[in-house]
Amino acid sequence: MARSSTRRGPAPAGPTINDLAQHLGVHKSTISRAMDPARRHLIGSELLARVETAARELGWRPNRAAAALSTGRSRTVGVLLPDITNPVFPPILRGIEDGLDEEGYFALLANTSRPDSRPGGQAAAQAAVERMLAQRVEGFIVATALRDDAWLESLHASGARIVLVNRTSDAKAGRSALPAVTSDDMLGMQLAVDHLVGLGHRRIAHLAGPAYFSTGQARRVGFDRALQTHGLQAAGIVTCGAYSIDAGAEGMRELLAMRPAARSVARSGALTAVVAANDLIALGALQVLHAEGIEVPQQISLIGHNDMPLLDQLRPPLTSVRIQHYEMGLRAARLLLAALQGTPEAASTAVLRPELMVRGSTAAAPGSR
Amino acid sequence: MARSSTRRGPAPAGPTINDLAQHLGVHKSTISRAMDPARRHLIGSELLARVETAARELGWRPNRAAAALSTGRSRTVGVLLPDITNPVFPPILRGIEDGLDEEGYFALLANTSRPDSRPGGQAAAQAAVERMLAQRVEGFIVATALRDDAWLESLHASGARIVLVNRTSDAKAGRSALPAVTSDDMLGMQLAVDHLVGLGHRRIAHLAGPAYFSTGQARRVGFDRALQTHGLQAAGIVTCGAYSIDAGAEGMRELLAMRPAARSVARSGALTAVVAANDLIALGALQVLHAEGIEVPQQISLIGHNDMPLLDQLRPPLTSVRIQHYEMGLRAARLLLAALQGTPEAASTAVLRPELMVRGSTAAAPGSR
DNA sequence: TTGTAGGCGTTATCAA
DNA sequence: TTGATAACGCCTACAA
Repeated sequence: MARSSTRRGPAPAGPTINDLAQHLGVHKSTISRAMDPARRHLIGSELLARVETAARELGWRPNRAAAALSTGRSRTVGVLLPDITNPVFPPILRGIEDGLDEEGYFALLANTSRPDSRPGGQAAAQAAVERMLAQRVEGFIVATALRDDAWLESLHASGARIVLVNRTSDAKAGRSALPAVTSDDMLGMQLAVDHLVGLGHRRIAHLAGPAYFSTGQARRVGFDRALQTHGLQAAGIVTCGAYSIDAGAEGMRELLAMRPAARSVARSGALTAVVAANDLIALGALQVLHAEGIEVPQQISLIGHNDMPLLDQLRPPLTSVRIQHYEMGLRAARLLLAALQGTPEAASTAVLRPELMVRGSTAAAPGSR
Repeated sequence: MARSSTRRGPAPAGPTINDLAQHLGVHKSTISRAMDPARRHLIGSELLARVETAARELGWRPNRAAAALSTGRSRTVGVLLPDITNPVFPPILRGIEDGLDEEGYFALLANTSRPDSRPGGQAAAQAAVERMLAQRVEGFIVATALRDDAWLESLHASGARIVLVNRTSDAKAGRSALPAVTSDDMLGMQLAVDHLVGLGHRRIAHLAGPAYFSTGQARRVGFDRALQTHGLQAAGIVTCGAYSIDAGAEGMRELLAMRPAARSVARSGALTAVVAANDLIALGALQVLHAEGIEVPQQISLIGHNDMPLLDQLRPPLTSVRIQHYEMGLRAARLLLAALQGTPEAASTAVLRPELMVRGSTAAAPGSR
């Protein structure tokens, strides 16, 4: 008799707070209080115990959907990724979820890059955000930001809570950039260049990532600055069209065309090292170098960025700048949750330290000792 | 004046259905109907147009949390993965989300394997399911099933809709197994063995996965049966303790100890090929073979399973059984959604065909031509 | 320390 | 074709 007779949903929903209240002969608001850690102390300890055992016995589970309607808080945030299939994102996502989990939040996920990459790529993201908003997510964690992302700005302007991960947007005139958790890309490039220079390299080129990503831009600038600290100049910079093996291969071909490689140690002016903006680009470069019969690291040293899985299984194992992906996701989640709790202006930005994983793809420059 | 004065939630929620109704001078039920494709036809076409433009102008978004409370349907399903960081799962998850997206559903995700793998591994899964149930998910897609999973059975028995992916549970006495979408592991092993036998191999060993996973079991059985079709017997089977590089390395060492490898083509009885239950195990085996100075594929051919990313970048590139991970996820999502729509007993199980990706880690058996 | 009343935004049922 | 009314299950004032 506990259940109202007019249930509609198809789901076999369990007992409600009313059932519990009746069962115990108390009012439902008492139950509600008993379940709220913040107000539990108002309840008589004996009653509290009864409520808890009864809840367990009846198998009552507070209905969050109902609570969400009442409080306006869904305990849910939206997460925008380009594509979880890209090895960079799983650890980020894992970090995000672990962070959200700490406060009992869930993520609603959307992969915004369609496999067929049909025109209007942002359209998928917008549709996803629309649906997430309908589900009343409390905020967004965004890994798809462009440096100049008008749509994201307007989403933010409309009052949405947003934290960016991995990629940032540029600060605009009179307005600071969105809160973000990123890796120190400048430092990453400095580590890479320091390592190469230490090995005697002086003619170092860069395969850059797309300039509309903050990572592409920052790593490129970081590369230049790092060279300057050693009094060197770039031996060539090619901007790849994407963070992909194919784009990396194409970039490497271009680089070789403008700057013949160090086939002989005697050949002055030839390239002896390449720093790629990302591991996939590095892999593409590696393929081309193989195909050209140029040996890595004997003739050319190669460094990637991200330290994605299995890099250490390659031959040669790829030296790469390791980024704290998991940590980035974790911090982003905590940052967003803090903002949602109303924590005023808790540091709205975090920059994590990368680390160079030295492996077999880098060695002393040919001709140096 | 449209907004009620006693808003509570912190989220800047937009206008409600009431605001829209007032604005248009109609009753909210009319709005509700107008937004429901199934009952839209009841609305005058002129009014319908007015509703749509007004909704757009006011920026009204139906509140799904409220709808969920009213209908009992959250348009949300729970997804249980061991760890999104394991390269097998991203494409599965992507498939799941694309499938859910087709019907406007979202996934709530949980990674159930704690990184510190503290005791009570299932505990994380149970806690996650508990929270998902509180969020009123309509069903579950589970990639963490054990062959004998009492907890999962009881979850199912309690009325939860469940579809398994990748891993299945065993059918029990008098009860059929849970709905599932898997790969044809038997066939996968047949493809692998056929390939090796065709290359002249006759002494083939298996590095099996854990027996409590359906994949470990099925691949092992499939390996044996495939050998039988060629009148052969296993040249050795070692069960690895996990699907990991380390476990694979250990398994390979064990295998070599009991069955010295084909260091010389003359040595009769020596191993000439190994089929691993999974790519990570194969990678572990590869490391040990390298360390032992045994050449792949010249002395021993090696086959993995799953065809995870970057396998083709290794030296040698690893031959592997490719599984339709994305498709598995997609089908699992559709299966679950169909069940939720009440489609009676739409085929509750799907088995997808794997494909052998032949690469450089397999070659003619030493001594054969 | 506990109860009462009203509302959160939507959908469903019944009337009109 | 549209309107009125009553849930859905929980939370929050306020009263007792």
